[in-house]
Amino acid sequence: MRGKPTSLDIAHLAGVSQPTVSRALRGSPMVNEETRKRILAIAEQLNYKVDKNASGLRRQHAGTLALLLFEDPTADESHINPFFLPMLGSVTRACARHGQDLLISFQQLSDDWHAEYGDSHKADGLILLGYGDYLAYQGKLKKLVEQGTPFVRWGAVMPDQPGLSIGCDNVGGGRLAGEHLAALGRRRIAFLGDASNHYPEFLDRYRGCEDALQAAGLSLDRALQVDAESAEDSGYAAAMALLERGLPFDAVFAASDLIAIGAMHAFHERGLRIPEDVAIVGFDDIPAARIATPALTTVVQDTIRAGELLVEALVRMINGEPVDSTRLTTSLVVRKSTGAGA
Amino acid sequence: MRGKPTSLDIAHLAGVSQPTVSRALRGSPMVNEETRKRILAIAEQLNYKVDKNASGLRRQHAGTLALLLFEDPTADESHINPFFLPMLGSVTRACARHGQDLLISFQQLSDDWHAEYGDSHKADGLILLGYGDYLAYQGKLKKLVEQGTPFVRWGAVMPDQPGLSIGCDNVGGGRLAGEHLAALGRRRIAFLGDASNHYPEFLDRYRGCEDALQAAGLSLDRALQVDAESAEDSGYAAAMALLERGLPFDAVFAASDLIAIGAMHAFHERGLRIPEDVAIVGFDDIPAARIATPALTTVVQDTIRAGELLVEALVRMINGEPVDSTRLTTSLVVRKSTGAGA
DNA sequence: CTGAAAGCGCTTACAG
DNA sequence: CTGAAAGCGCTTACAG
Repeated sequence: MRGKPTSLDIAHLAGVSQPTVSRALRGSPMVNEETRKRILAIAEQLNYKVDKNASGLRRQHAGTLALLLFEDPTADESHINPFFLPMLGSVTRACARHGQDLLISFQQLSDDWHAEYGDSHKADGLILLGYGDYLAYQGKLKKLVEQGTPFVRWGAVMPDQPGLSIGCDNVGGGRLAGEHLAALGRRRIAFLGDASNHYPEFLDRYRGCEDALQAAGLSLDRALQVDAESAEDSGYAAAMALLERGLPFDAVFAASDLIAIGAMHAFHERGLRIPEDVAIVGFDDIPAARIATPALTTVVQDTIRAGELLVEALVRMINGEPVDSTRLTTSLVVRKSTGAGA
Repeated sequence: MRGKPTSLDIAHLAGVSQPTVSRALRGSPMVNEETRKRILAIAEQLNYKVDKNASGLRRQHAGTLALLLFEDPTADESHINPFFLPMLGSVTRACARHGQDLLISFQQLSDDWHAEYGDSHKADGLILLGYGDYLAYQGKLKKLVEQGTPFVRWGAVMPDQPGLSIGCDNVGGGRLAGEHLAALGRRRIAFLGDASNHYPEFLDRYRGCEDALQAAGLSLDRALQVDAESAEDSGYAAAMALLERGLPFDAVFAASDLIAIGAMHAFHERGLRIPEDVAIVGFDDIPAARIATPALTTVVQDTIRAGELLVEALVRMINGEPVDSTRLTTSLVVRKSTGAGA
């Protein structure tokens, strides 16, 4: 036998027809138990693997999911948001459990990705991860829906959104941050992050924090809000801009840990003490949050569960089963950047 | 037209035969320029994409590379070595440039991955990343070579290794660390990391450091070497074990940044000052190295270039072109953990 | 329970 | 330069 064995090779060796081999291998109930065992044994011995291309072609599907990670147009090559790493791990493992292969690709929001996958049968569905301007994104999502390409995205769950999303409860997370800072007696809280409908997740975090502060008789002063994207240098710049304004503040809620860490650099440079002068809360609990000095208090998202849900939802969608958007609960991990905790 | 358009649909519309469409789309030189343009225009308009399964089946290849990331059997779900993140990004982008799709998968060293990919035509070749016991790994690599599955791995370049590898110059990197510590006047240098042939990269780093110290009239005392894997808790435990020994030391060269950061925790806990009492050098320059307090002096590997080389080498190998193992140069970034730098 | 037949959508000799 | 034909290795009605 030369080259890779085929189902026909196995059929010859087992003394059955090729379709019977195919049935036996796929676990069809209409194959005699004896026959199946014989076939399985031979397949095992030859190290036979079903040809993915042939099977995919015949069944008109790929058995493959594609993970598209969107990056900031500004992001330099080496910086992928570390927040996505555990999620990627979780998605990968979940795919394996579901018997799906996983294709990954980095995309610019501007690319032609919406057409690339479905039509070529490279993947049966898409998992979309990544920050970026939501309004720019939305149009593409609509096209995907029109084309009938199954997809799930990680992000804020919103009414009237095209397609389905799995996200954390950003409002709830923001609320946790606000409650914590209020309970610590902080009064003038700054928000670093773009709080507009271009970044619905950040906006929800802002609103959640605002809710909590209002419930405590405080408010989130818009004059203390500075736009920032989820990147250290952006957080640094935002903190500097905040200081420039010359308004008093005693706490910062950063829309992400990367922003928070950048801001901490800025405060250190300017001689502000954390948490004495400024308490800081981040969002995401990336590995750096624990390592930073002082260690960063932050809102934790369950990225592992998120990855699993993304895959489950997509697989169900591909199978035509009903699926809903899901919001995952968040929790707060208190560390020294707010003067409490370990 | 219902469903995805096929090349036959385009043929009808263009008034040519289906094979001509195929030729035109693939840029065959034997198609009339006019005809090609007409076909391309129609294809564009219909948003036609070549069916990957059909094309792959006919051509007997996948147009896909698989990235296999090996994890410690001990590693908990959420901890992927952050060192691999930029490499993963780079591999992904390089694949896109080479027109290859990228499948990713996490594997245990013990899994049956060596048979999984080639035979099923899921991928034309494998990129292998990950630490782990090399001796356990080697057997699988040999099998891949026997099967004729094209693969490249990231790791120490060694004589007589099965297949090909791209790695950094670990000896050179270790030498940089040793020279730096010697130049700072440190005399008793500890090494944290498994320095055996189970971990050839760590062993090379150890040897490089040893070389440099000997050149400076010093030596790397084996009594100051403690085994550790590339993980924070392992580094922490190793540092504690080192302290237990009660031998004097004034510097630590950690085989990786994760080990170094774990060790720093241990030293902080025990009241040792860094760098006054112990200078520390790591390896990898992961993001946390910059964020740690004090910031960690470390040996930098060019992970971006590494990713590109891995893909290039694999693609050439698949095309039957000659390829060689490559060792990338390293550099030292000096930070406060050795009392110098910013 | 099993087999003969058709066909998924391409690519590639083979003719012309 | 173009077309008719074959075939990649499966899966799935259709018969029996």
